[in-house]
Amino acid sequence: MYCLRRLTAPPPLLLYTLATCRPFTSDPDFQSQISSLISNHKWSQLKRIIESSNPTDFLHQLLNFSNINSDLIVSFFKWSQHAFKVTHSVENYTKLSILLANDKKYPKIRSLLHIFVKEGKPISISTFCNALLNVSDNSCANSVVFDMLILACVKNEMLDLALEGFRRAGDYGFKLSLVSCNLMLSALVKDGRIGNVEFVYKEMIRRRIRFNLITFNMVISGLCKSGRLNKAGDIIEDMKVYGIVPDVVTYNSLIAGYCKRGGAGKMYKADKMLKEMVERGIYANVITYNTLIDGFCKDDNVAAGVRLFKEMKEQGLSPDVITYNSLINGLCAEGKIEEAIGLRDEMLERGLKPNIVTYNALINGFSKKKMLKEARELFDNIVKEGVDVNVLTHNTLINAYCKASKFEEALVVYNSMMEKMVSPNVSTYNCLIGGYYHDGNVEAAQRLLDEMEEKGLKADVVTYNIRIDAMCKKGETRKAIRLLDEMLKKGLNPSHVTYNTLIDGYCKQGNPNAALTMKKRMEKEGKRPNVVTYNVLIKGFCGSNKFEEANRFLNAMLEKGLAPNQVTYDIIKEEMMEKGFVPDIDGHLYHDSAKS
DNA sequence: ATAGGGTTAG
Repeated sequence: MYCLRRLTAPPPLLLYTLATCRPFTSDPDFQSQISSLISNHKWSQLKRIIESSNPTDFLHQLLNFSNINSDLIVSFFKWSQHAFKVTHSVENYTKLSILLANDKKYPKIRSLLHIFVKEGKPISISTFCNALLNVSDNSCANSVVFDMLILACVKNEMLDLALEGFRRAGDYGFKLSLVSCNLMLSALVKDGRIGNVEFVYKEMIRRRIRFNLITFNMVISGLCKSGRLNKAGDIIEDMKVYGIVPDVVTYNSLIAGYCKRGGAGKMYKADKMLKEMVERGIYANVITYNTLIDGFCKDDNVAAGVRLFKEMKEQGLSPDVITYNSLINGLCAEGKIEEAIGLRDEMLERGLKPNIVTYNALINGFSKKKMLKEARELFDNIVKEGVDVNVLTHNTLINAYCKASKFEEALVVYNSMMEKMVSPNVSTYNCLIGGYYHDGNVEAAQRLLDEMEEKGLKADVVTYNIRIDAMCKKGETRKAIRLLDEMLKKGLNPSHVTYNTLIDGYCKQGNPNAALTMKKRMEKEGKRPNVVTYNVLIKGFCGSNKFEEANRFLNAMLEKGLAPNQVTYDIIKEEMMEKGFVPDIDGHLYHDSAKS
């Protein structure tokens, strides 16, 4: 075959091979010449030799050399890719991989397959496996190579491919390694693909693939992140069956799960987890405490957060920046800016450097207390200190100025972003647009909307919520509805706020029945009414003097297990009790006819 | 290879 080709188109190779009439690739002299060209990086000479043929064929020949160092083939491989922009065939990839596997050069296989997955043609698992089985019957080496292919898929975020490989490994007699499975689980968890996480986990158990504590922790963390705390509990039971003992990480995931989940008593359960782990002799660490402290602070219970903060210090644990940031955030949300500043000073004393998150929280804290001067001072100071202020920092300050209708100042901050090469995002515009609407400056708001679109920034749900709110406030509910339809058409998912704003709009217009229709639409589109929805409806019906109906909403809300909040109580106090409604012990109202 | 922190709309 080689002789034939030489007859039709004599390549420069002739120089090397004319003397002997054997096919050139099996000529040891030729092979050693090529080897030395590669090892001495004589690429230009090599290029001349290859140009008449093609690099993939040449690689194929190299792979058949009787006596060549696999490292040299890898060098050639990489160079040829670069020099010819060539995509090598699956066969060549598998052949080279097996060659490397036999030499136990595992990192090289890893990088080779990484390139294969990342830069090659779209691959299919079956093509790869068949090629692999064609070039080698060493089932051990095959399995290793296949495992590395799956790993490469995971690392290149080709999770569907990795999953297909996972599913079909058995068909080809391959076994995946524990590390690959764990890494796949990790990637699936990170992507929030919890269904796949559960599938892989079940299959690992069924197929008796090896698993370890990390496997379980990963699955538990995934389940907790998606709010499936009960299922996470089932996994803990599985662990017992397999004699694997939970550790801090397991418990930290569970605690984080409870903290993030809504509903009453969630922090009680999170705290119970802490007690349970201590009872089992597992020591809580900084992350455990940070998670709980943050959870309590977000649950409007900074006091509990501070208690845990003291407790962790007593345990000899050193709070870190995250601990302080959580507390500072919590305090700022409560308006306790002085205490927040006190904590900032404490961190400095302890040699902890506040970071951008700390500063954003403090600037936000000042803003909430309308201490704009202090907010600005802090901002200017950290800029002077060289802290990398980010979009969020700017947005926080811009928002503060907008809420105070100080648009000139807001624009100064906005313009200073450009100088610092910080790009405004949708939120930046949302703050400004919301501010202008609030101020009644519809033209300025519209101008910014246009500017935003010009910059290629797409309006998000919040942008629409702001616009819908503005329309409702102007009494133009019809336009507001048109915006709702527009966002649905754009594929944006209206939020609770969207519907609540519209319901509020109808109520304020004195049209509570339209509000009720909107509530139904909200439910039809898959959003469950929340406390705000009910607050708005209760207030709306009260406003139309329909107190019995308002009371029915209150009862409906309680029946659904939604806890009333301060706003609810204020409405009851200010609107309903005057009309003769009296609360009973469960919070239900009944009509006291004696009073009315 | 697994666990924790920030804004804007109600």
